[in-house]
Amino acid sequence: MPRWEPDAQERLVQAALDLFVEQGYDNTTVAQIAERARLTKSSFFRHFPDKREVLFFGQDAFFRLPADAIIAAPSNATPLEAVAAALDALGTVFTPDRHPFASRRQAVIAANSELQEREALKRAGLASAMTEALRQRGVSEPAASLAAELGLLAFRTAFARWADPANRQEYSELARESLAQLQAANASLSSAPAG
Amino acid sequence: MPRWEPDAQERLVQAALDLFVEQGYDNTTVAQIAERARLTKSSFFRHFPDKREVLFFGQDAFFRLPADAIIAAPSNATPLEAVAAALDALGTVFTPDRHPFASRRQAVIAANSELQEREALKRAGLASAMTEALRQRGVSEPAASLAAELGLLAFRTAFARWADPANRQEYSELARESLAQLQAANASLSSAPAG
DNA sequence: GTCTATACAGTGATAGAC
DNA sequence: GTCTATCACTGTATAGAC
Repeated sequence: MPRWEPDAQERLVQAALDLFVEQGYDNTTVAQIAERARLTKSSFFRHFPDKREVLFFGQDAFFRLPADAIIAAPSNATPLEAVAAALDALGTVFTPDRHPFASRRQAVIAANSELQEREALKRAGLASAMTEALRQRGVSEPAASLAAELGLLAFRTAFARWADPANRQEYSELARESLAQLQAANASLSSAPAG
Repeated sequence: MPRWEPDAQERLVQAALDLFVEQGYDNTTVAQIAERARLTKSSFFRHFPDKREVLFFGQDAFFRLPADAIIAAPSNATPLEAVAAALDALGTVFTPDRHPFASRRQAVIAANSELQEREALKRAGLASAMTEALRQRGVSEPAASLAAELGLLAFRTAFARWADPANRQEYSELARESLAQLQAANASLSSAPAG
């Protein structure tokens, strides 16, 4: 018999999300989260550097997938094709079984600006990583940054649609759609407003 | 003779920036900032909602200029022409006399992730405002978001170059350059990597 | 209407014991 | 890995002074 219950991190994440949904992020203290996970405040901070980070558990890891996919793309792929591969790489993360968790999580983030700040920084990191990966393929600036930002915008759109509680479409499908729509829109940017 | 020294906010901003440069953001307490500005901690929080915000004083106000410029652009302007007007509108803010302040401020932000989070959120707000302004012109999604993100990327590039300590070029010139370079790069995104 | 004094809850750091 | 304990600091709230 183990000295402690296993999966302390997962318990903390679950307890935190439940409490944030029930009472709001601000009204929930770290002590409450720890208590519900049958731990103490100190243990919480051993697993997460701060209170916000409990909602971004594992994200740094899977936000490396897109950059890796860009580097792994065929050498004759265009920048946009590499970015398409990057978006596709996240399909392994946003699986249907993760949907309930993701949609509750997004609702909590949408209600709190501290959390939106953290999310904005994580996304900036994702864009940087994709830019750097494109640079490694020989794409020069500012094309690399532009392609990465375009990919990020497609990802944000696709993820927002996927995480919507009413959504039933798969992430990969939504990602392909978003990117295709952005490419089409890109052509119209130098035309008249109504066109 | 006034009962209190005038310009409490400006004194706090100056004191804060000086201390952040001298000792770092984390090592500086609100009490120290207030003391150097000949005020108290309470007064600091009367002027700024939190410690971070002292470095973003006035930004919400002048980040509304680009959106206003988009709305005010000639009705036959293309989305990209409206975005060009938006970038131009910030020329009234980034004047040469503000350069020393801006460059020290950027150095402080670059050294602290809390501050980068706040900056990322402010930029997201700028992008949202520009998107909304483009929508009002009749630009539909996702073209509006795309044009706004393109404008934001041009702005980030131009501002980073302008705020560089060694820079001597004017902001408006840098902004025009950045946007033109992005437009050129945009054409190459569907070509082979080396092209 | 701006400033000050004080008290307080909560975060996050740190050190030591099991 | 977890626990207790303590601590500096942020940020809020309140009440009063000029």
